[in-house]
Amino acid sequence: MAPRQPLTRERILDAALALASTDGLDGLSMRKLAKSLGVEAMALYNHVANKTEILDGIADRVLGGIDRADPELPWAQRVRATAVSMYRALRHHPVVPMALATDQANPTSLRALQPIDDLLGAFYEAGLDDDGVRQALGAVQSLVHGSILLSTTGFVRDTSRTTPGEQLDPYVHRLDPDKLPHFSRVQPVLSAGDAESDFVRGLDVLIAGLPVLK
Amino acid sequence: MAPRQPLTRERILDAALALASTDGLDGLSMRKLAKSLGVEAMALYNHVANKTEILDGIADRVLGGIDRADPELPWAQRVRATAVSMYRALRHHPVVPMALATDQANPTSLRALQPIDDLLGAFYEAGLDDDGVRQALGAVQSLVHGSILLSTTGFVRDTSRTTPGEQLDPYVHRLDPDKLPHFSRVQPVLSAGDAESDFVRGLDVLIAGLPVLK
DNA sequence: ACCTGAACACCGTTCAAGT
DNA sequence: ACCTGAACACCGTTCAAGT
Repeated sequence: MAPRQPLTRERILDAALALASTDGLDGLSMRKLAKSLGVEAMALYNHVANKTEILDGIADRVLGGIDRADPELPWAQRVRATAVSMYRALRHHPVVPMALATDQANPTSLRALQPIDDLLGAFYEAGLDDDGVRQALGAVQSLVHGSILLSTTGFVRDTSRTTPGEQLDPYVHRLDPDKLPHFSRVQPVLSAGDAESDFVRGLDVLIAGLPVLK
Repeated sequence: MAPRQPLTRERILDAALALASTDGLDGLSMRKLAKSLGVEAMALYNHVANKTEILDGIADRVLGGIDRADPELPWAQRVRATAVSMYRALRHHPVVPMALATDQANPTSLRALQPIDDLLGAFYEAGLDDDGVRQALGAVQSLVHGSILLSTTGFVRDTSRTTPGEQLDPYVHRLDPDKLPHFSRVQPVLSAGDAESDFVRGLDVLIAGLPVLK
């Protein structure tokens, strides 16, 4: 809140990530962002061209913060480690996959594309051709982003997001067991699992089958 | 544009889907929606409580329009057919996965949950326990939604969305082949594939491995 | 060089008023 | 019962004005 330090692009991105983590993508407005920095909204435009540049900036930063896997690992373990690192980084800042999914961000920096390049290298090493590599990348990326994006929509609730006392899956309370018998059956354990380990289970299934794309 | 017919909830949802498909999720505003119906924005509130109800309504409708698989099929083919139908329905109305991913919609109707129930039934039939079923659902749903959401973000461009003359992957033009060697290599074929068949390839890999979750 | 105030063209939504 | 106009509290962004 304090306007102590001089305004910089980096401080703006810091504040944007902080604001988004508390108020969500919708709550990330230029006006509220400026207020959190102790400044008027228009001051931001001296450091960024527009809101898109802010969203690109936080996406670049979060994607750039993904841990790189040990290049000595065999390709399957490298895919696994990279995908898990992607999952964790994006999980911590779901505003980034949300902005990507809604075309509000489009990061292009080298560091943002680095994890993708690492995945691609592992797929080539697995012996896939260009088409197989493209398919493998799409599948792994879809699983990573999809797991994070859907974990916020109720079907699989993430306990790390659940405030104490909040009831899980409020809208699936009264299912008609005749109409949705399997949903009714699985409902008690829908919220029971750990989102990350569920993701990893699916990821391992996918990785094990990737050589089929050869 | 014509105010001929009486305003109804169904006509509002029709117009909302049409507006979203031309103007995107961002372009779907109460004011523009009303204008497309030849009415003032405030008239909408006689038929829906708020914008969220409209987003839930179109999500319900699109999810409810997913073709159900032949229940006589073996479980793997049933999963495949259901997931492909989900993909196609959502692909035609990407505003729905976008609204779901950003927590702007939360459909709860029986018809919206029916495809999920069908998937769950197939997973149980495959011999998975409750945890395995939850993991399988998360993986398949993530792959479906992720494939659609990421296909709009540039890494895999969907040719059905590309207007003639538009250049593909504009931001990946000048990659440094030293820094991103594999990205540079795959780039020429990144846009070459068909998004749906790429999705199905990944889906088949995943389905083939699902029994491992037992 | 950096920040602000006022303004413009938008939002979702409420409410009193019209028919 | 259904629709409208005006209003409120917001948006992103531009631009002239301040320091």
